[in-house]
Amino acid sequence: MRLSRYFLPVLKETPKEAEIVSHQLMLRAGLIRQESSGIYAWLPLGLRVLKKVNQIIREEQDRTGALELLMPTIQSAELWRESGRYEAYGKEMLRIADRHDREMLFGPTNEEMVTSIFRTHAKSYRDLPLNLYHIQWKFRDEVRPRFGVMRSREFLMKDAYSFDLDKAAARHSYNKMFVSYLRTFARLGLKSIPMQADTGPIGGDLSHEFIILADTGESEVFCHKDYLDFTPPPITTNFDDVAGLQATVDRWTSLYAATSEKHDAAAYDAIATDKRVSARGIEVGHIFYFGTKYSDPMKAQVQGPDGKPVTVHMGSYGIGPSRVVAGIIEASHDKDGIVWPVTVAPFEAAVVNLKVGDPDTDKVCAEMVGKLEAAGIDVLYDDRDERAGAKFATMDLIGIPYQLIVGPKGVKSGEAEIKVRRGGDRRTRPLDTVADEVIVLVTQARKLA
RNA sequence: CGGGGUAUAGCUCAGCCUGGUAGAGCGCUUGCUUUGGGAGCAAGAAGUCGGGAGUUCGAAUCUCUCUGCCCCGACCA
Repeated sequence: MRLSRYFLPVLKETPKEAEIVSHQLMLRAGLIRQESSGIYAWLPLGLRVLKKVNQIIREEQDRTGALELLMPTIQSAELWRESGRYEAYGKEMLRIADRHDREMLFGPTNEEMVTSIFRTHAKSYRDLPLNLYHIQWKFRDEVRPRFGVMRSREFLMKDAYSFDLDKAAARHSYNKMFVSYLRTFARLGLKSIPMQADTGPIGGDLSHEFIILADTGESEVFCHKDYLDFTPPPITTNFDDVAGLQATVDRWTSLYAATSEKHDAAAYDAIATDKRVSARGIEVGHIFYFGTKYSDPMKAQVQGPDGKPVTVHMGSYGIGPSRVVAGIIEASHDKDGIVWPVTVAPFEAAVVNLKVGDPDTDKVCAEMVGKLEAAGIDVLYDDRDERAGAKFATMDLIGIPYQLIVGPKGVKSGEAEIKVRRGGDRRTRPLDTVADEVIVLVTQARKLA
């Protein structure tokens, strides 16, 4: 992608409405634009990041056997009356009427709809277990949206819903998502810690919030320090291994970790002083087992092996990709801008032409871009007629992980420079191998996830 | 929903108190000079001063009202 032809409205100054660093940087780097309180447009660069986050989530969901579908944003009030939540949800639900004055709503979540889909089409215990998920825009009319896309009214959510014959099977479905989330957040470059959490109005008795530590987080959290050094489950994880998954979940819940709502001061005080972490955190995922809370009133049943109807056990599992983007920035930035993990970077590498119009430099840059693109790398080519300083500043602000800097002096001496965004390391390399080295760096960084 | 603030060019803001017909920096356009960490000089484009009503010879400025946005609190899978 040539930057001179791209739409990248970066800002030198920080817009005054932005309080936290992720919001400031998302505006400055041209990722988003506010359209209304708690409602944002995703600009081209921001959308690239959002799509990469979605893709990682999707791959890890699919790995567990979950199936993607897509439910609508607009739902009928009828469905919500069945579960009793139409009244219970309160003013946070955006209620609308269509031309026939039928009561509709912009979905804040999809338990009712997915349950309705399930009960219509799944009739036998042989259809279980089943996990259906989608990545769709939600709307919750928050009293006070803030912090950009961190707490917005319209936001993207991956929500998965599991259906099982009994509690034991549901527990395994829960564990699949638990382990999947650990892998997902690790691939997104985040250190997530599963914490005991309130189940809230959604109900149920088994629930974990996945928290990343950040000073600007909205939740107060307490946990054992060792969690920060835990290794995420490997790609070879067998999601059908019931005992194996349970062992992983047990390990990740063996030490103390809780949000303030579930905080047990006595248990926390039992931790060695130097192992206590009392911090603020951002909730990036939340998983629930809630049994028959919806399947019961909505009569989601299948026929069991004995021919008798069984009400299915359900769980729901959410990740907010739009919030995750902000969370990644909170966890990974410096004074110059965003430091994207390669896995979610809008472009994995950039070629920076320091003298656009100089035939030799232009030619070398074109070769570099061609080599990187041929290797399947997302490349941003800065071919703008700007000064070097402005180009460096832009690349750092938008956080491109690997920057291949080509200037006329280097071209003459047969060299170019590689700059690594994280840490700022720079190295000069011969022109004939420099692109290959960037390819290796990007490829390795992808694998680390 | 309570409390507080704010609204002037794309962005950050000054001007308002004490009414006299619109400003700066950055960004944008053009030209020249520059060219390895957000360059310099010159010329230029750009604003219904959030909307409405009122006071006044005259309103960005004073009054009333509505709206948007932000902050604190309560709220929040």
